Amino acid sequence: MVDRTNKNEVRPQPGRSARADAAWAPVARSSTYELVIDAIEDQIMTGALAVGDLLPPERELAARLQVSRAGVREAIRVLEAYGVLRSEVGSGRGAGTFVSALPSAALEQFLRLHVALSNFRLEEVIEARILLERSSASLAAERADAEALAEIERLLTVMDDPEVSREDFNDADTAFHVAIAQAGGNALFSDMTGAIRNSLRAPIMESFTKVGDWQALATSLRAQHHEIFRAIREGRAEEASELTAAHIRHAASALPELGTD
Amino acid sequence: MVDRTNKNEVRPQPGRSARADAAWAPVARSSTYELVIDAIEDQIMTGALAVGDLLPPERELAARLQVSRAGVREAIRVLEAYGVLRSEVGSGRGAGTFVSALPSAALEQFLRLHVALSNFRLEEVIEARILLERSSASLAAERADAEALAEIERLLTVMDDPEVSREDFNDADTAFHVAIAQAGGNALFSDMTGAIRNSLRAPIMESFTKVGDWQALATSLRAQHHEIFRAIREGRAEEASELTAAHIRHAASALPELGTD
DNA sequence: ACCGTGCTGTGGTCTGACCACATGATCAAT
DNA sequence: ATTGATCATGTGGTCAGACCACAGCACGGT
Repeated sequence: MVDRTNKNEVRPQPGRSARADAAWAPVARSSTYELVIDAIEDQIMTGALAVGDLLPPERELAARLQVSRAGVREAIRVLEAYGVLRSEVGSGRGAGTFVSALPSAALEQFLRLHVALSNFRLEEVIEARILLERSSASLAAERADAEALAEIERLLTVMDDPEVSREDFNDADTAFHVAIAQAGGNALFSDMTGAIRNSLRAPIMESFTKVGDWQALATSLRAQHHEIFRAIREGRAEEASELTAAHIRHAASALPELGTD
Repeated sequence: MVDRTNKNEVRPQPGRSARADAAWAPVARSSTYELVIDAIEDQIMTGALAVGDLLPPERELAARLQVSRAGVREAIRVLEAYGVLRSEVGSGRGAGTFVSALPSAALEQFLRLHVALSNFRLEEVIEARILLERSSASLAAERADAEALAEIERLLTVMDDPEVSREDFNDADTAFHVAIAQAGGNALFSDMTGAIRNSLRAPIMESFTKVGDWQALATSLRAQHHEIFRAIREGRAEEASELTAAHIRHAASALPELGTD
């Protein structure tokens, strides 16, 4: 794994001339909680811990690793944030800290924060979305089975309801695109797709409320969705890809002030 | 077949009234550290906190939010894991907890863990890499400036050294692809590219050591790199894209047992 | 003007305690 | 024997308070 060599007294001697060798080696990271993370990560890397497995109780882990329970808890919190662990209180069966698999929630939070901090520009995120969904649509056209198609079609009918609220429409829209990505069979793509959509949910909804002719926009989006679905169902991969890209660009340009306030 | 039950997937049923989906929100988040995260996140969302800004001391934050210092620390740890905060000890200038911008390290750790847990298959990650780098190469061909081209070329010369170690070669290789992504101008792409490469660094290096005819492999990789560079420098976007895709597929297929042990 | 030395404020760590909760065993009543 | 209520237990969740290590800075002596 990361070298992350142990804490022990590597500190540079002041009189010593700085040798040019490992000049930019990230030196040793040493904090307690990182050691605990490494310990847990090692168990995961070696396969000793897999999804669903139960970790020892916090108190026992602390005792075994010779650190305080606070340190253990900070490490667990970090891995929880990555969607790798999950903690439940109580006793018996469902209680304890488990290895889990919720990458999309972690990705979503991550993206939301960094977009808010302007570490990623909105256009970059949308560009990534187009890339991902083009590919997903193409894959879905090649691989989608009947069940996946049925789910996608179900979401179409939700959006087709003339009475549907803008919020419900948006949520079904997100689910529609995620379902296509899932039908494509690449979990990383579908998780990223969902994370991108959800991380932008707030600004999108805000922008939705400002759309003047909502019915006209919804109508065009519906038509595009149906076209995409048809292309996927009929296995026209290249066309599904193109339609998706055009659809996302259309939607993005139709939404005023998306993050430009 | 990972379970991946998305607890957020409580979609509103069709026919359900719009108001009823207010229950859609996963209730209140109650744990203290999540409240602290929300508090900090709010400051970020409203723009009150931007990259570089200093947070109040942990003790003060704890007092203001009426929670224990441990709760504050757990929240900081989580945001640190996302690459959003950074803590420094000491006093005066450089000390304290700052808003930071280190998304790539967070992405890397995230991917490494989830690949190890088989939440993402290796082929999926490589598929994503091809997607990203195709696009990056294409963008770089259109946008790269002289400085970026010089950096890319410098990395080529590092790899061209016949005496270069496999490890140095691999690191320069990673830097080469990241530099192309940066030249393309999309920070999300370049961060993802670096994260994918680095998260796979250990298995790649292990696989490298097993390559029989290393010189032959290195020679072919060098030739492909030079071709890609030439296409980028001469602005042939489509060709750069194709060459990159072929290059990654070639490299992946040449490495034995990549993660299949 | 210089330098060292201690003061101060920061995050880092640990201890020990108590709370809230879900389970499962125990035990009483039927 | 079945059922139901009760309590003991073990888990994570939270807190308070203490001490440490570290880096800057003000103060003082030279």
